[in-house]
Amino acid sequence: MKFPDIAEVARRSGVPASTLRFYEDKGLIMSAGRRGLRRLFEPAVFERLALITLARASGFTLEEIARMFSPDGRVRIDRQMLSAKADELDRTIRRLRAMRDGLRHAAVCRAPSHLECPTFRRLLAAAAKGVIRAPGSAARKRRR
Amino acid sequence: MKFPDIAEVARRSGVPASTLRFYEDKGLIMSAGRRGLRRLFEPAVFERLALITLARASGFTLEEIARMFSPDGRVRIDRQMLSAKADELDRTIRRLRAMRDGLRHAAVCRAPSHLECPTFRRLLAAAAKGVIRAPGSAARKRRR
DNA sequence: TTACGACTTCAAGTCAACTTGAGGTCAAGG
DNA sequence: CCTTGACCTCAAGTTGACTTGAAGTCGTAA
Repeated sequence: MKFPDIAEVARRSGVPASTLRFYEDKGLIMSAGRRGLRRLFEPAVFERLALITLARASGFTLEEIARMFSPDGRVRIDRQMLSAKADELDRTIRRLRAMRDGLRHAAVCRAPSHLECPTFRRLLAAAAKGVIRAPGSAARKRRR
Repeated sequence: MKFPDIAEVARRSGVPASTLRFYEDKGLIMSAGRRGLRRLFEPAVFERLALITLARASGFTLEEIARMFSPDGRVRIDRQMLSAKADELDRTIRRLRAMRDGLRHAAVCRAPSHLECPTFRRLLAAAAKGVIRAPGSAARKRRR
């Protein structure tokens, strides 16, 4: 399997063929050539896809991921960006912990209404203060 | 300000008026009545919005959030569901922590290329194995 | 050599969560 | 009383990340 075709890449990476075409279209991956109409990929595409998957799972947009690669196709990771993203994940984790604790508490709380429970109210206060933001919002560009 | 109008609620909650109408449409909040055409809200709507914001920030869909309220508008006491959600969040948190550590490491790693760094490669391997999922997917229902 | 099925392209559809726009209503200040 | 501007409704548009469908091409097994 020197040069896997799209089905092989899909099978081994778990990324659907339609997504692979989509990614190629977006410049995230490149096919090494064609046999007839059919794409052939370099084996290195698996690493590339793993990196894309990792980045996506870390909250990077495809746009941002595309900027992680130089035009020549090599990885060009900006340490500053990585740190920023790690910080963002930290904030997300804190958020999720708060929510988890809130749920956990709500599940056992005997207060007549959760809204009357001090623990729950503390969480809500944090949310109301805007400490807490929707996921992805920090990474998203302001439009307009 | 016994019964704030939509502008007041928007101002004090930080949630845009268009979103408040949208939420009402989706049954996530309810207006207490109208003055002419204009909605008036109970002050309790702020708490409700805080809860919605918190849940959204934790990766819950509006659909799921809607199910967190009983038809009467109170927080539902389905302890089983709450616990399940909490467990789900725990898994997500673990995932994000791993990711954050990986990013943190990559940001300071001296390896000539991240692809040559053992720590990074370990993460990539995990990503390739499908251990890692896109954000939100943990809380989201599988379609199809 | 022919049939088949796996690939191809390109446009359009989907989904969540909103936002925007057109056209309408109406309470309050001048 | 009349204007004004903030509110209203409802439909359609937006964004990101894909998926689906129709129509076409072509490598390979029989």
